[in-house]
Amino acid sequence: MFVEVILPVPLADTYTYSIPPEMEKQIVSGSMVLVEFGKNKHYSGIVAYIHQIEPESRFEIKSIIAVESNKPVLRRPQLRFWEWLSQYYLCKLGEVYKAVLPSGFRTESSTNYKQKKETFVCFTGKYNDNEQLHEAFDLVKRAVKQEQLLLTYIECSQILSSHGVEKNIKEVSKKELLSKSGLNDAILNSLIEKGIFETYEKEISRLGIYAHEIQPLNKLNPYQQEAYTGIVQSFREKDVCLLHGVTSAGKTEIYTHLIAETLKLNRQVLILLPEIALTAQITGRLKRFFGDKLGVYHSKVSDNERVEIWNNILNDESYQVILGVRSSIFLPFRDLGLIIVDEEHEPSYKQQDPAPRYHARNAAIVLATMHSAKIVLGSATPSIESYFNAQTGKYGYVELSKRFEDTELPLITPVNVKELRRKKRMKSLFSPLLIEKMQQTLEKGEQILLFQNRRGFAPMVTCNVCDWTPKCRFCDVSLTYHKRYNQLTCHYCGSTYPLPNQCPECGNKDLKPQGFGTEKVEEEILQLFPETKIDRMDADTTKNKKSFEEIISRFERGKTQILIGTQMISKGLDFEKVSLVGILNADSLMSFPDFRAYERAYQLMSQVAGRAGRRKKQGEVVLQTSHPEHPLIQMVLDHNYAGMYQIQLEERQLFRYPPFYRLININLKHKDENLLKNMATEYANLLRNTLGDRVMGPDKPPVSRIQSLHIQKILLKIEISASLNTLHEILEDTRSRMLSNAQYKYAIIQYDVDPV
DNA sequence: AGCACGCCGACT
DNA sequence: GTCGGCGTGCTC
Repeated sequence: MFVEVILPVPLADTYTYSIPPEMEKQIVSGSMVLVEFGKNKHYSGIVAYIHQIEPESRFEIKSIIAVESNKPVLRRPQLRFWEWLSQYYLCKLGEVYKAVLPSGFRTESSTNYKQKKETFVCFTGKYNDNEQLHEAFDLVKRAVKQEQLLLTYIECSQILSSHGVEKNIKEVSKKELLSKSGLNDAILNSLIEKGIFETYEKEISRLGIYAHEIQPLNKLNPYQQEAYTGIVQSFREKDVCLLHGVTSAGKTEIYTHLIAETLKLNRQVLILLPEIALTAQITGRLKRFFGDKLGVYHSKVSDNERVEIWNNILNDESYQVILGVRSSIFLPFRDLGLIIVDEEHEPSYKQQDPAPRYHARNAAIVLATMHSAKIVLGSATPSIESYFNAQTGKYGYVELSKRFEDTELPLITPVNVKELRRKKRMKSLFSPLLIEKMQQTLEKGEQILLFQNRRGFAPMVTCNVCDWTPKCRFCDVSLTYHKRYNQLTCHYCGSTYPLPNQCPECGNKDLKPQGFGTEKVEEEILQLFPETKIDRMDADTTKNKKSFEEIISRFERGKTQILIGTQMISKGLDFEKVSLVGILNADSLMSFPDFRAYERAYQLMSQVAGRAGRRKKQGEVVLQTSHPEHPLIQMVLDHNYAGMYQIQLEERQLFRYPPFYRLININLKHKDENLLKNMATEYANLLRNTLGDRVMGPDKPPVSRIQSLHIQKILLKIEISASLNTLHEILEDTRSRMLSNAQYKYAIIQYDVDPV
């Protein structure tokens, strides 16, 4: 008997091992097995399938060392999902395996996962009835604190109200007992020495339990009700439904009703959110309705907790609803009935590095099909792709155009900063109108959000004599200046450099920061409004786990009046008292060299603007730009999504982009720039032999060197109707032909299917 | 991708 | 003398 095993190694999809006869009965598809790979290397692998075909390979077939879990750690449909994922996104099963399983499962002999233990306190056998209890009190008569501790224990354990029936006694943890009594270890220890108490250890779950009462669902308002009915109706014919709902229209309410209906059928629900939107706010709201049925899965969940969540679902314990980020599509669901992808337009649903470079929204649609589940895509600013699918009837479409409590959409006022600068009326980053509005807002005791899509103090430093700018030693990018640490940082690889005190090229001592980031905004606000409490939220201030929640919480409680942030503040946060939003530099959003730049810019600006004005009050937005006449700006002002879509769609068709064509990027990396360039040209030509003008490039990407590796890009534009199998054969054939050239054997070749 | 093996430079 | 730098090769 042989077995195909998935290992966390990106060479082949599976590796063949033989099964020792004594293990034959224990091994099934999905089992975890320990194997040796190479000399001295041991891996936990997953059994894909068992067969009897003696492989004719150049490798010596080794045998399985041990079965680590005879109960499968995956369900069968999951393996099918992995296979689809690795085929569609052109990666190896081992890469999926690495991305999917919490590493607690993966390390040798599963020893990495540690069950959490807690110490509990109880009476020794002697003190089980009332009479003996009196004896215990006698023993502590002269020790006030010991007596107190005893009383606290009796209270916590509810031993008296349980009429001495042992199984009704509540277990009391040492932690609970000491904190409730306000006493310390020493006192407990004396009671243990007197033989009254004893302690024992117990394995406990890391997954907290929900201690509050479950609330009934909120009633839907008429618009929400209409949208809800619309979704249910569209599900009769179609599996996917796009819910296009303006910001703060109460999409979450609609979701909760759909979830509840699915749970009634004993089917599971997956709610996907972009990482940053997964705040305590949303978690808390859903916990209120679903309590212990709700599990939460995001990047800040520890690895041990991941294992527990995984097992909880695998063993059909409590979780029926999972609220999670993109990787939660891989959890071992038994029977999904509904998947909700909220903020479906968010680019963070696409995994960039490492492989598998999958798109969680698109993969979720495939997953839903495998489970015969329905799927809702929700957004105030849908992706062009999803809106197209809705327009062409592939997806159902439901619009929710009224905001909660009929609040009007925010009033957006454009400010021409180019003209103001010419007239010398700009106070550095702020237009007079923005300053005036900010003043008024603060006087009314309301809050302000300022949006600047760049962190740091200045994007770069330039010598004003010779134009020299500092660059990263490993990556081909200008460094960003951070004033707080007085240093330069590379935002690609994270390396830092001291700020040179003179220009290394010409010796000039005047190195000027150019442009501006969030840190600069913060500094200027402090000067303009010295009395005001402000906070800044970007990748720099939210590095440690807690700070993100803390900044949000301070702002929610009104401890801060102004919050400055990057796009982090645009997603899924509801703040009651924000009445003014400032977009400091709209132009920087529109100037990305990317076919999605305008779509993104529209989405970002609408989303940030949507943070202004809640609860019956129209909010205000000041939009600073050098091109107020630009059609895209006009569409943002008019909340004209459909107009933006129409123009973008025409461009996409004209220039062969999605949704009309499927894009695949082939990234080539090598240390030697010239060799790489030759290779890329050869590679593209070879592809052109079969794929013709579907092959674009090779090109040097905007950032053409990362961590000492040069990069060249080949872009493929493939008709949506083309056969993927044929394409993949062509790609793999070309790849192996290129790699067989000894010159190129150290090149890295990566595929990125449907890049964002 | 990892990891071991092997061949050269700067140190206790 | 040897510690450790990273180029090269191998993995069912």
